This record gives sequence, structure tokens and C-alpha cells, in this order.
Amino acid sequence: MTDQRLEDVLGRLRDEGVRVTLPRRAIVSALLGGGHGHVTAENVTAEVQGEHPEVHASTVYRTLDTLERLGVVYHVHLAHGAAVYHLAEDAHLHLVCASCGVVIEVPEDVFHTLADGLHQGFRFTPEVRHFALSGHCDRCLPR
Amino acid sequence: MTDQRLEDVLGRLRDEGVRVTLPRRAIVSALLGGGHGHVTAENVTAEVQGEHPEVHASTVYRTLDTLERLGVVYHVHLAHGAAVYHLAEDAHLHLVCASCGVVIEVPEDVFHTLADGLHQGFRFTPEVRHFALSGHCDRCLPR
DNA sequence: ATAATTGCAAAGTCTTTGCAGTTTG
DNA sequence: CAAACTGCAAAGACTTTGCAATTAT
Repeated sequence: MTDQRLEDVLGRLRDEGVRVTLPRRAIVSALLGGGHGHVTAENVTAEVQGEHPEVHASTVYRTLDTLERLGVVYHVHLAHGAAVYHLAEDAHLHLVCASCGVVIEVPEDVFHTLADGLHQGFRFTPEVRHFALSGHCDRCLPR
Repeated sequence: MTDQRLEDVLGRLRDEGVRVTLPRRAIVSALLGGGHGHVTAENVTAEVQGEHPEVHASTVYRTLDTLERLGVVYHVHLAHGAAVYHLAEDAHLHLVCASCGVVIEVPEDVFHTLADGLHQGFRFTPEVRHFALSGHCDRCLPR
């Protein structure tokens, strides 16, 4: 019943000299448990506070930063609102419809051609993970 | 000496039933005058207030919205900070280095292949103008 | 005249920060 | 025990909004 993935992550924290505290344990649990990606810091806070109401939002932000530094999670800006967090192992790219907000997840390799072109033409290496690509899904296509 | 482009824009406002006021005149002037793109609402406000200190930032935001609705300007989110505004006629895409912040402007057609691929594969039409593409320029490339 | 627009102040959203007290290793 | 971490409250950056007074048409 002890979640192995939880222990793995906590082990990684300890290996890095990062202390394992009750808030961190709860936050990592929430991330692993919620599972299905796209959680905001606020979502995580709410979930954690269900069990541990004393854990403050600022701690959640700080912990998410720490986890990102360690490569456990990363965050994406989907649109104008709050950033969403993912487990790093679930890495993928995001297409967001500017009208209806639907999020389409796509594998990274879809961008290879573009990345090659940008690198050759402009000496620029895109990092398409960190910001979603805005646009329109077919049903919201203007006109 | 009367700026023809200014009068053109103001004419467009009137045609749309939008009133031409002193703040709007000053804001459009600032956009046309500053010229070289990438201005934030705050930049515009500062410039306008040089001549007309009574014009309030909220008016600038409202006017920029109006101008965007009319297709005179559009705004882009370069990174985490404030949005930047462009004259619509200067439309182009933006690559932003996450390390040094340099902004590289590229023609839209660089994205055609990607756009076709996304449309065929995911029924999604990217609108690459509204958010910059984050990444790293060669001199900031990690590792 | 009258509907649009403005200035102002206040609020709103998301996130960060300073600090004193608490906890981990 | 020392260094790391936390809760709290406050601030910070950017933008939006409600409203009464003003202004363009």
C-alpha cells in the first residue's frame, strides 16, 4: 500500500539534500495521486489542504519550484491563467483552443521539423514545452 | 506634418462608430511614433503621459483593447511579463530566449509546415502570433 | 441630448518574498 | 544544533472593473 513512486520521489529529495517534510510529502502525494496532469498550484493546494489545512499556498509554490528544479515536475503556461504542473515523466506538448479552452496533448516529435528549421534559419532552439501553442480546434475555427 | 497614418486610423475609428477622443488620439500617436514595435501598455502610458499627464493607465488598456478589436494592433505574450503591442501591419512571429530575453522576429511562413501537420494530425489550427515561442538562442544554449 | 468615454480608486489574479518561529537531518 | 523549511501577512506585477463626471457626435 505504500506508494513506491512516492518513496522514489522522496528518496530523490533526500539525495539532493532537500528535506522531507509533511507538506512536501502531501504535495508529492497529491501530484502522484491526482495523476491526470494539468493541475494548477491552486488545485494542489486545495487537495493538500483537504488533509492538512495548515499547509499554506506559499509552501505549495515553493515546493513546486523545488520539485521543478529537481526535475520531478515541470510547468506549462496554457493560456492567460495559472500555470499547470505535470509530472516530468508525462512530458508532452500542449495545444490550447483560444475559444473553448480544450487542451490537446501531442508528442514532442511533431515539432522536430519546425525545430530544425528554426535552428538552421535563426540559430534558435525552441523549447515548446514551457508554453502551450495557442490556436483553434476545428469546431471553434473562426469563419 | 499631419501624420497621414494617424488620420487613417482615426478615420477607421469613426467609421466603426468609435469616438475620437484626446486620449485615443495620443495613444494612437504614441503607437505610430514609437514605431519600432514591442511596446507594453506601460510604455504607451508613459509616452502618452509625457504630453498628457491626466490620461490614466486604465484608459490606455481600454483603448488598446478597442484598437485590437478593430484590427489596428495586436498583442503578444513574449514571456512571463507584460504583453507587448504591435501595429497589425507589422505582424510577425516571436522567438524569445528564455535566458537572455532576446526577441527574434520571424516571418509567419516558417510555421506553415507545422501548421499543416497539426491541422492534419490534430484538427488544430495554431495561431502562433499570440504567444511567443520560448527557447534558447545559440549563445544561451544549455550545456 | 444621449450614449460613449474617461479618471479614479479599488479589486482581482497569480505568484513571490521577508521574517520569526519550527522542524529536519 | 545548524541549516532548511514553514506559516503568515504583505507586497508585487499586470490588468480589469464599477461608477460618477465628462465629452463627442
